[in-house]
Amino acid sequence: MKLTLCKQNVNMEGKAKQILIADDEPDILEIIRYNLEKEGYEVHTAKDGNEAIEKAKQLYPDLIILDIMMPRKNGVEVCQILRTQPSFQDTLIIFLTAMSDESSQIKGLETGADDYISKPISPKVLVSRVNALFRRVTSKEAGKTLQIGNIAIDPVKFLVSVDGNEVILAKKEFELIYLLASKPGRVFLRNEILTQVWGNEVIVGDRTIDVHVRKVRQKLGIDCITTVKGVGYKFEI
Amino acid sequence: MKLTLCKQNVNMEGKAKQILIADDEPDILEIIRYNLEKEGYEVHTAKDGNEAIEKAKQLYPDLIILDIMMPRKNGVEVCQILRTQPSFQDTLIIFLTAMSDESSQIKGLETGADDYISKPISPKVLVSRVNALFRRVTSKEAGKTLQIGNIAIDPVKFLVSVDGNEVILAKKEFELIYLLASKPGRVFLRNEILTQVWGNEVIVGDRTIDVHVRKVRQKLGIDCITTVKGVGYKFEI
DNA sequence: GAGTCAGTTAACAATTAGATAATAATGCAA
DNA sequence: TTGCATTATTATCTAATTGTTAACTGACTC
Repeated sequence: MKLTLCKQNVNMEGKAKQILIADDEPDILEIIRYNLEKEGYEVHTAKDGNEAIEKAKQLYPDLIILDIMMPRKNGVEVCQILRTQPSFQDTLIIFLTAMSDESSQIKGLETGADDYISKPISPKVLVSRVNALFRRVTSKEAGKTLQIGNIAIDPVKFLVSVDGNEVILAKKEFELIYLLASKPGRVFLRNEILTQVWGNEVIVGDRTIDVHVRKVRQKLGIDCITTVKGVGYKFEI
Repeated sequence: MKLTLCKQNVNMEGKAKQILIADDEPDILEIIRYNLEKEGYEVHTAKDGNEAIEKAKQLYPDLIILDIMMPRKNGVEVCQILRTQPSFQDTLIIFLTAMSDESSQIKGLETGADDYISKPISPKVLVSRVNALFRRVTSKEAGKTLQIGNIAIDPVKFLVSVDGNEVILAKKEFELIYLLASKPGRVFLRNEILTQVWGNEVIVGDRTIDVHVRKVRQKLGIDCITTVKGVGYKFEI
């Protein structure tokens, strides 16, 4: 028998929301981890800037919390680097700053952070800020029905309609089309699709994506997924 | 089944960034190599000035680290020689200088170096300087849509449009035109094109580039690739 | 006029994705 | 719990595309 804890903070796919924290002080890392895990998030940690970037690219977390002062790339640098990549354009980023350090705060928000939290950290503040951020975004975006041309993709009802005709897709099929359609025209590398839809710890074979693409194409009846040989797939009407 | 490791320091095509180090002291060479390879860079070495020039022309690395004091052409000389060639106009160059030797430092920067690092080398400093240098450059230009006259080259959508008409290119064709168009007017040597598009371990025949150039010219319909006989190709409208 | 170098073309090889069926895993309902 | 139905993954084969080579041609240089 398997006991499942009712987790609050899960994303569309039912997976716990991933948070990556980068700070060079192990104690702070642990305090944050404890409090966020208690809330049902899945927490990963990095102890410097480079490790943060590395892990971000492995995990594609939903939120990244960056200490401003870190060895091997500070928080602002990490943020800048990640933001240059389309994959991290929409990732939430929070900075941890020393209370007094106003210039960092300003710089941080200019760099494209979504919020900042002053040290010393109060767990309560931390948790409520994180929750608030997710609420803000998820209420806007998640569960948002995508409408591209005559295709509507509704993640709430798990439904895709083509010219008003509703098509039922399986979970993976739906996640695949939802990902591609979230940025029409943009090419998603096979690798990228794998981490976004399958998760980074899952290892699946080469043909798995193809088969799912095929099923989606088949069910929808129209050709809205374009193959870019040797590169990946894109959504295009 | 293919497992791909996520490397941090890679360029658009997912290849590791190439660094060439020239120093006559094997120990220093090894220290630097170790620390940079740990960061995910691909490291090549040379033990004097002439070898450095030779390898630079074979590899077209992203960054060259030159010791000032070397037998068979010192670092400054090597830098000067390379800088006379357009192909190395934008290659990053870092000098290694003895702490006290200020005149070399000045000379180095005058000669067109992008940074210098004082000996004795601290691995931390080295790595952060190298990373910083790449950040400066790549954050500016990564994955950017190129727009030259009526031609747009969009690596995110993997599309080339001429007067708004979208043209579909194969992977190698796209990489070729993207490379050439990244510096319009500048001549790329055949050698350079080979290492940048095909990678330096791949050996292909003489006519391969021509054929690809031909296909691009054909598909785009306009003549934007100019042949410079005996030298290479350039992008030009 | 021999030699070099790139353009052209077609043929071949290698790579990559599509199709299909079989198997495994999962979920659901009786 | 069991069995059925759906979904996910893999294996294998096939088709198509893409990449490379070879052989020939033409232009230009010395």
